[in-house]
Amino acid sequence: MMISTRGRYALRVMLDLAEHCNGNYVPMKEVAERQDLSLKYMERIMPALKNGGCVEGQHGKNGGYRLSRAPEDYTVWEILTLTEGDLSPVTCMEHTAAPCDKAAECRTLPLWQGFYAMTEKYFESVTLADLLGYPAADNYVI
Amino acid sequence: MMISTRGRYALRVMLDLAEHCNGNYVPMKEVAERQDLSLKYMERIMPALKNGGCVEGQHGKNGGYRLSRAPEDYTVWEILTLTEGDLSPVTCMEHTAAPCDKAAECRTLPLWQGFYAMTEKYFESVTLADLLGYPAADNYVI
DNA sequence: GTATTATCCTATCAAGTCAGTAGGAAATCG
DNA sequence: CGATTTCCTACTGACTTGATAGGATAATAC
Repeated sequence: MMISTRGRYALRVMLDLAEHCNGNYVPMKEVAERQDLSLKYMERIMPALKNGGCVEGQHGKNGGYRLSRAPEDYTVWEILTLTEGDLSPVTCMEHTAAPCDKAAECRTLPLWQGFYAMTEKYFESVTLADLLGYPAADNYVI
Repeated sequence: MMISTRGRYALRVMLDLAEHCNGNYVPMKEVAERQDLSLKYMERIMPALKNGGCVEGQHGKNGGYRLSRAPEDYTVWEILTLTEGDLSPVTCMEHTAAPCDKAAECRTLPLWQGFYAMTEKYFESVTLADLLGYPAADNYVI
């Protein structure tokens, strides 16, 4: 497993916000209820999306979150990397990993690098708007 | 992270066996030393490759493991799925997962299914022989 | 200005996974 | 037999996951 609930829930919240964007802020309480997610858990995930510039948060009454752009201007890649942190297929390629001194002669590293590049390309090619267009969404299946 | 050390080490052992196949069995002690891997840990991984038909094991003196086919007849996909068990990007798609009753209307499921299909295609397209051919191995980078 | 509503922040926790160790049983060869 | 090597089960410490708890902070309604 590569994508944890953090990334998957974030995607669902973004989809929910996209569907219920009447210009106003949408409180997470509503989203959590509609999506059947833990409010407390979502509250811990949202700051990543906010700091990443995906949503705007507003305190207090009539507050909540709203998208800062149009749905077609978000890629799945952006949302997943913000919430998951790293989509590397192997630990030795993670951002926090110490540089491997065998990298130059590693026979498998290009395999993982190629996979990572393909992953990025795939998730970059799908936008929030594409996901909203489901079930007519076969366009993003290779 | 998606591919743990199990899958990565298995790949390295398979490469080592391919390079040192003189027809005889190669003891894991030698492989572990060459590859700088824990012998005990490798002993726990090898049965999966043996039961999957990737290698033949032989007890006792002059025993060890050897490939049962030519390197070009192994795909990376085969080796990884045998040792990792499941390469699903999300838990809800794992073999052991309970069927999701929201699958029919899930907006993100096709996204994960497409990713899984792409993953399979990618790793199916690379053989052990391809990896041995490194560094002239740019052919499997998309 | 006070009550209400939300986001935001930190700490904690149970369950599970990962990477590896330990100790030995079983098989095979010389 | 004795050395070697696979094979099997149990265990362990560190880390990650998926939350929950309790409250601080900010904004609005009245």
